Amino acid sequence: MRKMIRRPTHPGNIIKKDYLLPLSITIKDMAATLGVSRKTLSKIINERGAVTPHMALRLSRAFDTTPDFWLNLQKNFDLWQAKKESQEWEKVRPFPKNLLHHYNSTPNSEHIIQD
Amino acid sequence: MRKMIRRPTHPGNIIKKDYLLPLSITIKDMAATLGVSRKTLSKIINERGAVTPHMALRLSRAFDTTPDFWLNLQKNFDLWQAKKESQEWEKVRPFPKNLLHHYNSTPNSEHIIQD
DNA sequence: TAATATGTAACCCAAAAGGTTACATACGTC
DNA sequence: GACGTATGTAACCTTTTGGGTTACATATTA
Repeated sequence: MRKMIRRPTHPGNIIKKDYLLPLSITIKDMAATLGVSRKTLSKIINERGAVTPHMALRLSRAFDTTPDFWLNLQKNFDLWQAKKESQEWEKVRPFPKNLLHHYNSTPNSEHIIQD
Repeated sequence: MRKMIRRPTHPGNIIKKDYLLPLSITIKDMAATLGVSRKTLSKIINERGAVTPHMALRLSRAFDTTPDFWLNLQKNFDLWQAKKESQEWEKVRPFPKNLLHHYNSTPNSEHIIQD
């Protein structure tokens, strides 16, 4: 598993950098387009709110992306946050590996964009 | 984007099928190992609760997996749920595609396991 | 039979999403 | 300078949800 050293990019950052600014539209107008309140979008853009599944569906539609794109960004951010918040989970005693069927890691534990 | 026709596998299902049963341990004992209450684990296994980032970290440690493995399962499930709950997001009017920088879809919008 | 495991409900607390309203600030244009 | 708009943010409300404890009825097992 790839370590997350740096703070993952917050979805709000992408919205701002890659959509809001290039499109030269206001938060107010984008919120209206997305069908959410100005507050909801503002919170996300200012990284004080999370992209929920419902929000991801709206973003995917507006910006012709996948909902997973947004949810993955949020997931990586949340995971990084959780690790930072508490290390209690490190006290969990692993089951003996020889008793476990072995799943390998899934891709995109980081922000991956295919081209 | 790959359509999710069928209900995605709930993480609780994996815990039960691939860990609880093969290891022949009780929910009570597994909860103790994970350092959470019996109720918390029971809810997840009975698909009435979600795997949170903190829980994913515990599971990853106990079962030698990645937290992302669990969070991806949960994400796919949540997204499927959100789509089922409401189709309001389909009313969002897409921005004209010629104005948009184009991100392509991220991998594992479904439950993917590398071997 | 006795002990344990389990699902579940009740109850408590805390967090968080999302909405509305309101306000001070900043940045325009006229 | 004056007015309108955009924005961050706070306050307030509702609903949902995670997680813990306690309790209880029903399996399940030793």
